[in-house]
Amino acid sequence: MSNIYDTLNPMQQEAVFTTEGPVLVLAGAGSGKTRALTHRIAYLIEEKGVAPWNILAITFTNKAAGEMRERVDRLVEFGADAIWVSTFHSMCVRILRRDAEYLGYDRNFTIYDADDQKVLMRQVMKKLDLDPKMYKEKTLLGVISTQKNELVTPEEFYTMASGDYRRMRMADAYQEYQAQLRKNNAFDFDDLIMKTVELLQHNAEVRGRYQDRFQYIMVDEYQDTNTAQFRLVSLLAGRYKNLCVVGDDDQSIYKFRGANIGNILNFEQIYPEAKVIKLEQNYRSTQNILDVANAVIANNEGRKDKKLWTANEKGEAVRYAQYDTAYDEAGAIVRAIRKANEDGLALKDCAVLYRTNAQSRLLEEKCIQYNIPYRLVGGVNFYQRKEIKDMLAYLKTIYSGQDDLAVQRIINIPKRGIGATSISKVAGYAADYDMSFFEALDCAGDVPGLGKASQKINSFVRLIHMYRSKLEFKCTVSELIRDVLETSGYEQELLKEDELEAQSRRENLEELINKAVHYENTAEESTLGGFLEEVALVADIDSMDDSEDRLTLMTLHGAKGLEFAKVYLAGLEDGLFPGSAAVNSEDPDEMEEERRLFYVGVTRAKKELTLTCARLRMVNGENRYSRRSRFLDEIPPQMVEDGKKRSGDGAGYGRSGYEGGSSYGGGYSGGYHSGYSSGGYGGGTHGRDRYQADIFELESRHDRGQVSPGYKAPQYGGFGKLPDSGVKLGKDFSVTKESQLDYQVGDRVRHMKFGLGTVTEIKEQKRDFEVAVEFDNYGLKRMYASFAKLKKV
DNA sequence: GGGCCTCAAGTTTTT
DNA sequence: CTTGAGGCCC
Repeated sequence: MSNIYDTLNPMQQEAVFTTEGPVLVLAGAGSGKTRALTHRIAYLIEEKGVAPWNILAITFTNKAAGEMRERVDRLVEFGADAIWVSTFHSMCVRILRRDAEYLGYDRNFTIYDADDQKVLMRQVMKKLDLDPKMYKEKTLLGVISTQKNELVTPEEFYTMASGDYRRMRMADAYQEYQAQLRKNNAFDFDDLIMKTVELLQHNAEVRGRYQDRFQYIMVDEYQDTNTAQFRLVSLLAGRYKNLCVVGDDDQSIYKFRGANIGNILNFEQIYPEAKVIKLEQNYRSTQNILDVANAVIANNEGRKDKKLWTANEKGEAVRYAQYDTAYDEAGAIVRAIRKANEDGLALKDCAVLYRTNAQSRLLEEKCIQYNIPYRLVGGVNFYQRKEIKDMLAYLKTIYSGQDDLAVQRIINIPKRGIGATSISKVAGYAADYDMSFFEALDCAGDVPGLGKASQKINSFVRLIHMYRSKLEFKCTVSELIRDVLETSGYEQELLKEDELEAQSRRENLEELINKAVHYENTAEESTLGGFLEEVALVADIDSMDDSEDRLTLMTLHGAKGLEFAKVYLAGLEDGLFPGSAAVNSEDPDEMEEERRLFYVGVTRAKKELTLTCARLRMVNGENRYSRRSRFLDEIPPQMVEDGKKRSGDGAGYGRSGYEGGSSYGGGYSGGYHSGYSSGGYGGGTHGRDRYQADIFELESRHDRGQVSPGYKAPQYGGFGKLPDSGVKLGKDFSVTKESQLDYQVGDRVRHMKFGLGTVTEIKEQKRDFEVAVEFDNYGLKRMYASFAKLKKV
């Protein structure tokens, strides 16, 4: 009876059997590294008698973690669920949930996502009086993130910035930002790692506990780790040193978000006793495809020497085609895929990969035109959608009310007549008395100057309390969501919006409920807190549904780790791929990273690979001519077949009249756009095509990433074409112009915010009085009487 | 408070 | 060309 390890090749076996001490597995694309990793875990448990709870396997995405757990489950007899298979972030959350008190944080902290960070940063900038023209919040957040990835504290950042005024101000922002996070009992994603490192570094007891627990540690995609993650892993492995890292330096493509390729390149320097194992046999692609990959990546200087080989057949030739316009390119690609599909290849086995998300547009248009169902990966994350964030803010508020940002987000959603002024009053009061925003709301009666708003605030607080008590009566998370939707007035408010928009939002909320139900069915103990946590760490891509047969469109970054029988790399033009930043950069590393990205793209293909580019492309609204990508020139000419010389494949189509006149015959100056909108492509189906294009146009704003052309056709009652009559259902907004003002020029008046002032001018306009007031402390202001609510003194 | 318009900006992205 | 954010207006 053979055992499960017999199916592995000798190098894979070595990776599996070398269990003690540091191990570096250099795993080329498609070399079966996940297989090696899962078998290694099985081997540790079954053959070496290691307790499952002494094993830790770390990945970057939930998807990878889930897949690995599933595969381990199948290999290991029992106890597999005691293995920690987790992402860096969820592992840190688990540690912090238990031990955050040592850092002075409460254990039920919340996690801030990119949106929360932005809101917080805006507050920080206001407080520090940072000119938004000089310092953009995006830049500041970027700088802070970089520091955290490098484990630089605000104090250290000050020291490093010494003298440089701009850097000092950034340090101010970093420090204040941290103070605010701390106050809100929140961590951002980078904090999760950095604070865990801090915890382990400063607390020997805690460190010892985890070091003892994790006797065998494995890290996947090691080339993507940043400095903080590297330190975290070193700390955890500090006692037993049984650390096995798996990665491919040639697939390091995340430098821009902090990944430090040095972690993998210098592993042997850091652990001199490390065993290095190379997995170079590729099981995925044909030899022809690998030849191209090897030829290009060989041009990189900073890499470990290795060369992929395969026992697979030579396969089809790799093809190349240059088109006149990006429009032609997209059309030819989609038609070729349609042809392949007609010949029996499933759409889900095809992918078009590109460098930037903007390139997806043209491809989408063509897919719609040719009725090819597609799946667009990338774009707006499900959990970043407004309605989802709103609902989650409700849940967070019901859960703990400690998260000021969440409470402030929903206090006036749906509209409750609690405006910015009231909010800032309450926030000021909360700051004065050192309480959370929600606590301050709870005693709104004591907050000075709230007036009528305090009534409204009270009913909001009561609403939240009501949900809380329902939760105690064993109402599930999904029931709670439904309840909030129906009783908070959120659903009704949705109905007032544009029909399509409302529908899309409701679908997304239904999807959230589905996720809640799924959570209830899978979690051991389902709690609101648990659900929020799961959701906070889940990215959209994890829920990518690959059951439907659709063509995949995505960026090269998104494609890492995936494989398709037939792959198109589109837009291979200098300035686009490699991007202009890399072309113009002094730093040669940038070009190397682009080249690695190219390598990643090429190695996604199993059977067929086509490389395409266009002479003319619309970029940022202007036509741009480009020469073909330098990476194409790095491929020996005999390795590719120029598609233009053949007829019958991708490039040939363009000439055979399929395009219907707009692209080839008529030159390109604007021809394709007008060609598209005037429906000039012959055939009897274009009416339908245009109809779908309209749906796409309208839906795409809210539904990027989930577009489903040709799949659900919503009742098309001519919506988008109706002139907006201005009759917004139920909405009656009119300025109530007072017939007369109780003050006149020269009078002293009081304003809610600006205090005392003197009226200098009153102008009567169509619907309102415009009043100018010279305030004692704020200078001259002009305002409308109906909003200013000025009181004569 | 909120709709509408102008203007600037515009790789890659997970958690 | 497209999108988002801020300014303006009623």
